[in-house]
Amino acid sequence: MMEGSALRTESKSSKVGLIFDAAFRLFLEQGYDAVSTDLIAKTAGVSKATLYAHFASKEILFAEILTGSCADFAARIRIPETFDGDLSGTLRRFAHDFIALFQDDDGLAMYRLLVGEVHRFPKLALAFEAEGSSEVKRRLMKLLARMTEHGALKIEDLDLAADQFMALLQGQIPFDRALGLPPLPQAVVDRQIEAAIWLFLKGYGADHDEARSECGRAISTTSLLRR
Amino acid sequence: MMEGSALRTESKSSKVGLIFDAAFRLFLEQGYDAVSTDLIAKTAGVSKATLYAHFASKEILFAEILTGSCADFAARIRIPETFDGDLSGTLRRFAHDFIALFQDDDGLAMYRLLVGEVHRFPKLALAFEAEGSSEVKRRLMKLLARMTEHGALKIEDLDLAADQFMALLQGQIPFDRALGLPPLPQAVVDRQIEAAIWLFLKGYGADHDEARSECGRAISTTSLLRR
DNA sequence: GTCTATATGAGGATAGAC
DNA sequence: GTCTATCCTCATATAGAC
Repeated sequence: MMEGSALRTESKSSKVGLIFDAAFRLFLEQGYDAVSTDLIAKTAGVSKATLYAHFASKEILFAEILTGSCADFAARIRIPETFDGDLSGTLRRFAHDFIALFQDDDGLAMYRLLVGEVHRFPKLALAFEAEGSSEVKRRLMKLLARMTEHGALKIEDLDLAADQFMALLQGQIPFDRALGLPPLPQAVVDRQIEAAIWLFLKGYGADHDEARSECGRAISTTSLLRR
Repeated sequence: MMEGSALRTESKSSKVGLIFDAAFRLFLEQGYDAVSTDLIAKTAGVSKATLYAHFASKEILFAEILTGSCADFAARIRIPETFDGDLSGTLRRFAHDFIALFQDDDGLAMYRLLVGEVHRFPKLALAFEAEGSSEVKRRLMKLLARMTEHGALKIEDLDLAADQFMALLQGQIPFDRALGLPPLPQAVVDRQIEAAIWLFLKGYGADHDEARSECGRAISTTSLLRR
C-alpha cells in the first residue's frame, strides 16, 4: 500500500537507490529521450561509470524502473473481500480510488511515458495493461459478482458491466489528462462519480424492477444483423 | 471528408509534399526522437539541405505536420443537422464513426505521438484536444439537445450526458489500444456499442416503456464473444 | 532550389586508476 | 564499487557550389 500520491521512491541511500530514484523522477518529468544518462548520474550524485556498473544500458534501466512500478497501480484500489450490503457506498469508495489514479500527476506521467514509448518498449506497455488496468477490472468483476449473489445487482455479463462502470467513472478524464489538461476540480469529479453510479444502478440495480420482468436485461442485437 | 482510414497524405510531388508525407509516416510509425532528419530526407528522396530550406527545424516540421492533421479527426464523425426521429439508429451511426477513430491505426499512432511528446510540445496536444475530442463532444451535445427538444430523450445536463455516452462507447478501448493492444474484433465492438446505447437510453430515454418494441427480437448477447 | 560535404555538439558507453 | 577522463557514433544544422 502507498501513502500519498508518490509512486515508488525507495530512497535507500545506496548508490543504486539514488540512481533509481533520480532516473525515475527525470523520466517521468521529461520522457525517455530527453533524459541523458549524464543527467541521471549528475542528479543522483554519482558518476556515469557507476550507473553503468549497475545497469547494463539506458534501456534496461528504464525497463527496470517501469516494471517495478506497474503493480503499484492496482494496489492502490481498495476492494473489500466481502460485501456488507452498502451498495452505493462500496461503489463510491472504489470510484474515488479509481479516479484518483488519473488525477495523480505521477501516475499520469507514467501512463504518458509508456504510451509514448510503445514503439521502443512494446512489452512494457502490455505488462502495464495486464498488471494495471486489466487487474483492476478483474477485481471489480469479483466485487460486482458478490453484489449480484447478494441480490443487490442484476448482472448477466460481468465483463461488460465492469467495463461500463469503469468507463462511466473515467469519462474523458484520462484522455484529456494525458494530453496535458490540468486535473479537474474535486467537485466536478464528485459529480461525475455520482452520475456514473446513478446511471449504472439505473441499468443494473436490482431495485428498479419496472419493465424488467418482461424485457430482461437482454440487449437488442438487431443492429448487428442489420449492419 | 476522408475516404478510408488514411490521414492527410498530400502527395503533391513537389519536394515539400514529399518531405511532408515521408515525415508524417515516419513520425507516426517510430516517434519523434527515433526519426532523424537524415532518414526523413532519404525517405523523401531529397537532401537534408532541401529539407532545412523549407522547414527551419525538426521541431517546426513536426509541429506543422501534426497541427495540419488535428482537425481531420472531428471531421470524420457524421452528425446530422436535423433529427429525423430514428433515435437508436442515429446514436448508432455516431457510435460507429466514433469508435472507428480508436480502431484506426493511424489515428491511434497520432494520439500516441501527441501524448508521448506532451513535454516537448504542450500546445500541440492541447490544440488536438480542443479541435479533436472536445469538438466531437460539442457536436454530440447539439445532437442530444435536438433529441431532447424532439421529446425522444430527457436530459438535464447535456454536458454530462454527452460525456457519459462517449465514455460508454469507448469503454477501455482507447486506453488499451494506446498501450499497444490489437484492435478488437468488430463483433465485440458492436456488442459494446449496443450495450452503451442500451444503458444510455435506460437513463435518458424519454419513453419509460423503453425498448419494449425491440423486446421480441432481443437476443441475449452472452452467447457472443467474451473478452 | 537543390545538391555534396562538413561543422559542431550531444549522448551512450567504456578504460583504467584507486 | 566508484571515480575521472575519453572514445565514438550519430543527429541537427549549415556552407558553398551548381
